Amino acid sequence: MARPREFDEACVLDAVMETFWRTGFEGTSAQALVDATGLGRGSLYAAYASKTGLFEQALRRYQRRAQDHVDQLRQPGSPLARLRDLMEGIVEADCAGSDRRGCLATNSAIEMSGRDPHVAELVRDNFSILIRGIAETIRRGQDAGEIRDTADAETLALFVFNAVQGLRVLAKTTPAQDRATLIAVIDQTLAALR
Amino acid sequence: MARPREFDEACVLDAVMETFWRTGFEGTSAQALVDATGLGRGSLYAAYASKTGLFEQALRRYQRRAQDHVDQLRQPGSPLARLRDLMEGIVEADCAGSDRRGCLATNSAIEMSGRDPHVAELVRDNFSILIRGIAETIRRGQDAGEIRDTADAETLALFVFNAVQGLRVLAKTTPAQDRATLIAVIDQTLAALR
DNA sequence: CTAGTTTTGGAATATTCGTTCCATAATTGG
DNA sequence: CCAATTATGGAACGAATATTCCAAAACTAG
Repeated sequence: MARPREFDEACVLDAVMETFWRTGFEGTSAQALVDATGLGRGSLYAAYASKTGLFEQALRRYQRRAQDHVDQLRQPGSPLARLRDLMEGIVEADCAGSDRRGCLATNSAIEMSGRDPHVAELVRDNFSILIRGIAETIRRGQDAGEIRDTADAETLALFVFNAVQGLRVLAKTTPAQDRATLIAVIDQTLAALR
Repeated sequence: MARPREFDEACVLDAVMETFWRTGFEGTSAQALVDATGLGRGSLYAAYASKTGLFEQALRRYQRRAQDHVDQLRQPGSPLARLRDLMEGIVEADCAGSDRRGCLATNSAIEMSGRDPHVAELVRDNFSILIRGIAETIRRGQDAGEIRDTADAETLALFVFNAVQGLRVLAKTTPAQDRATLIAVIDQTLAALR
């Protein structure tokens, strides 16, 4: 190796991720990525080959966020309460925040999965992390007698995860003042686990 | 009026809608719209002003589809069975079909609602149509004693609609052979209404 | 039939797109 | 300290972008 990279790869990927997250794949230009990272075009392409490569790396990096959610689920306390925290946190972030950027994996599922199988796989991986985390939490709830065991944990987990994805869609169009209606959806979803 | 339009507005808007539906707003070029409609650039811009104008008209036209779903819900028979038909039809179309284009309103909610308030409103309108249809169906189910009345129909309708939106997201990444897992989600959702 | 108006469709515009290239700078192993 | 090697960042590329323009065609009202 003759010369080391000047930039911090983690920082650069975070900036890239942030940009794709905010404006999507098609909505993000190479120029926008140059601006966001502060790197020259040449450096960016030497390191990541193409816009698609950049996107895939960013999506990989996003799995951290899914893992963060799982960690949150593992915190001590009632499993049902942990699930509620997760869902309310999502509504709060997607709906109250002025960002409205939602979830990068969800956005990518909608924008890209149909056309790019590679992206579809990365999204599936991302989804799987949270689904497994939810299943684990539900199993704990079943053991504690807090959640019914008339269906297995995996089935219930997918049911909850499905509701989470629904919330990510609805939060995009629900005015902040109507947040309460989404909380009602959370109530119904969690009640269905009892 | 000196000269009438040569093209059928409905046909043109259908072609435009189809294109935006398949490739999204940012992913669709003016050229693609020219190709899809067969019109000249000038005619297209004279009639619809801009790509955004075209998109909004297409999204308006899409409300027909929502209305079609409501009509389907109103067909005779058990309200729960009608809801199941709706949801299974969606899974079938989004997942089994090689299209994978999903729902234009859902796609637009994800891609555009955060940045374009006008689009957000059109999406909300679109959503409202189906939500009201579901609420009406649930009310029928409650009257027939088939659906619990421990929550009002509007709340339950949003819960069901939320699940539908979740399915639209999941169907994008679920391989056709795993369709059964989505049917299980439908089962859980409908069971929660009893 | 004609004058007036609108549509038509393709040429033309300036801008932006993703990507490649390259001279320069920086670093390291020998 | 001297090659050899790699990173840097901005210039340059052709293709594609959204939009505008306009001469010719087509229709209608009188």
